[in-house]
Amino acid sequence: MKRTSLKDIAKLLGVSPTLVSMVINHLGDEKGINSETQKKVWDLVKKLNYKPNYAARSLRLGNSKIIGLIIADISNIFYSVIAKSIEDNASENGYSVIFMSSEENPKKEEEMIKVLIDRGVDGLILSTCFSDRDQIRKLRDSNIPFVLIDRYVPGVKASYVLAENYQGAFDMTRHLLSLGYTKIALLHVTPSHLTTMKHRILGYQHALRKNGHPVKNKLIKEIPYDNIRKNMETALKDLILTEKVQSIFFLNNKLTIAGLETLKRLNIRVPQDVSIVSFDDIELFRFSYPTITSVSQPKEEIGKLAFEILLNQINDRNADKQQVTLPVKLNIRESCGSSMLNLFRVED
Amino acid sequence: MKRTSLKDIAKLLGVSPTLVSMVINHLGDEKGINSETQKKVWDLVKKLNYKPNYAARSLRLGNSKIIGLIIADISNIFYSVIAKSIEDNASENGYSVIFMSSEENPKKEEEMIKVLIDRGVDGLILSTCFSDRDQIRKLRDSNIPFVLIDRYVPGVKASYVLAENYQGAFDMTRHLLSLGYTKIALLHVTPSHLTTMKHRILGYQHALRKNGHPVKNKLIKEIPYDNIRKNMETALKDLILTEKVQSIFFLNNKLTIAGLETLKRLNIRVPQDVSIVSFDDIELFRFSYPTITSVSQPKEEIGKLAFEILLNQINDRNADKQQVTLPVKLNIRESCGSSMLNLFRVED
DNA sequence: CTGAAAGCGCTTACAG
DNA sequence: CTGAAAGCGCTTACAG
Repeated sequence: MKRTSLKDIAKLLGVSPTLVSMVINHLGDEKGINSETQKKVWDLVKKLNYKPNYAARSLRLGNSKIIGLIIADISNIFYSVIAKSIEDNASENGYSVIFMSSEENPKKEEEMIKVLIDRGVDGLILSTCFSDRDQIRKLRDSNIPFVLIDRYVPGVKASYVLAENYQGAFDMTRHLLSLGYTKIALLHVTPSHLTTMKHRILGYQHALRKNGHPVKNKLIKEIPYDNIRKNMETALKDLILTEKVQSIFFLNNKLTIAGLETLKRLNIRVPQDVSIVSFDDIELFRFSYPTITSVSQPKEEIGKLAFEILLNQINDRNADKQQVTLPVKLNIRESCGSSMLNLFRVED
Repeated sequence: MKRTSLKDIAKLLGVSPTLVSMVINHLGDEKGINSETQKKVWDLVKKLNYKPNYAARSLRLGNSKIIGLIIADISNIFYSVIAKSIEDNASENGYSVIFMSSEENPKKEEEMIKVLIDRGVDGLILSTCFSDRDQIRKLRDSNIPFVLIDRYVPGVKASYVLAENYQGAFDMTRHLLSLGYTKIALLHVTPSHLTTMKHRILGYQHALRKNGHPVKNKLIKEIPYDNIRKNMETALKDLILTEKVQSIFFLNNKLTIAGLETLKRLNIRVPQDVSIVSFDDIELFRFSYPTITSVSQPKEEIGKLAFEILLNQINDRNADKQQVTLPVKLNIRESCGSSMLNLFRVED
């Protein structure tokens, strides 16, 4: 059974496809089409449940009402919450979302951008892992509207929505210092050029220096994204057994989870033997033992704003690039050892 | 700058668009096209970075190489892991995935199906919340290939990929009985027609009966999906304080998390005051205090198989409907009180 | 071995 | 107030 087309409607009504098209696109009044005729068209459209063919419209108009979303991994709650928020907002505005997971692999990301552009998406939201300015410039020069989320590429003018990575890490480090810890280690993840990581590391370093503590590079460890588990044990043993650190600051939720797991396996108690804190708050941290002090990011807001900015750019190709940095929040829990009295309390 | 088209290539080479099209679609040899000519085409295609216009091809061919994915909520790890798996497999086969979150709302789901079909997706994977057979029949009659995941609609012949819900709940209940608990409550979520819930409830009931224990309806509570938190406290107070149950079986991960939160707030200790277990294992359950005994489902496998079956149906409209039920696994942890010695152990 | 022509289902500039 | 015609970029049946 063939889908009904514009032509079918026109033929049945004895009018031209032109007229039907105009009515359906709500140009009836503007084009001065008889309101009775308009009504007839609408009635038949409803009756036959006519829906315009997107492919045809897309071919003709040169847009697709689809946007592409490239993130590192949709199964990471950080991204899936953002994805949900983007999709909700996109839906409300008549857009659909194609998503892809780049696994922090620039080659993959490049390929995905190609596929999405070939598909004719109207815009792109991406949590890019590009380090090379040329890669993002190529994207910019392709003339497709796009908005970066979570990270950006320094030196390339582009719209983005980020969290206050520097401030969050600064505040968290200061909090640890205020608890009396001075030997504070930092674990971050590759690719090491990610601005999220860079800014969080800076926040940590500045908080130490501003409070009169030296930054020791030995206490800053880098863990490869695709091999977190294997490298965690070596890193933690070195930091805790050799360097005798008092605190460890994990720079994202994956690291923290792997860290928790490893610490348990090594029978190292948190916070008695070592206190830990995390960047990026997830539900698990409110239920784990101990609960994890962390910096939470406004994920829904990131998604919502990213879509709004993108939409704006789709509708106005000359719109100014917008850069937004959203505030983060410190959640003090048990893992930093601030107050053992709270051991069984849960915040609402 | 206009994208290069087939015609551009043809003109530059002094051949017809027909020829270029055939070469590009790898029909060169079949159509007996001079291999030198073929090479010339490919060279220019590479040089100009020509990519066929999806919209045009889609309009002409009547397919889109896009599939739709409708789940309850992409930000629930259960679905996001499945989504990741589907997208990975789809990508490998040249398909892209549009996702939408129905929030267990049949109206929304119906609307989303419409939008996706209007968009011309080639197939659909859905975790349907339809109770009405007519709704799913309408989908079937629309003639678009689709595969159900997680749940199905009884009485409608359709392809699906499920987990062994009955068996998982049966085994888990038997495990609780084997630990000496006999007053075992069950918490499930609306919509109550979901086959997942129904089968898990059945598994629980049969396990009780087979072991000589009565099924008490007072111990089976239903919590509305969109208002889990508010209803949890009433339900738990009733079960624990009034009914004095020894165990609670939560039928999905959302319920378990809300349950854990509420129990903490009420200062009810797990497993000392009440033991709990969950259907659907998530990472949080390995880190929570206590760790949560649960039934885990093969999420990646569900996604992978669902896509394979869908692809098969897209390629052969008359392919037989396939129904797959995948085995689940019991993860015994601390929350059921089986062995307090394991309190700080983590499985690998 | 290769090409001219039709057509997928729309929208829009133009004409009346 | 309404319609005929062109064209978006492909593919395919047909012709030679």
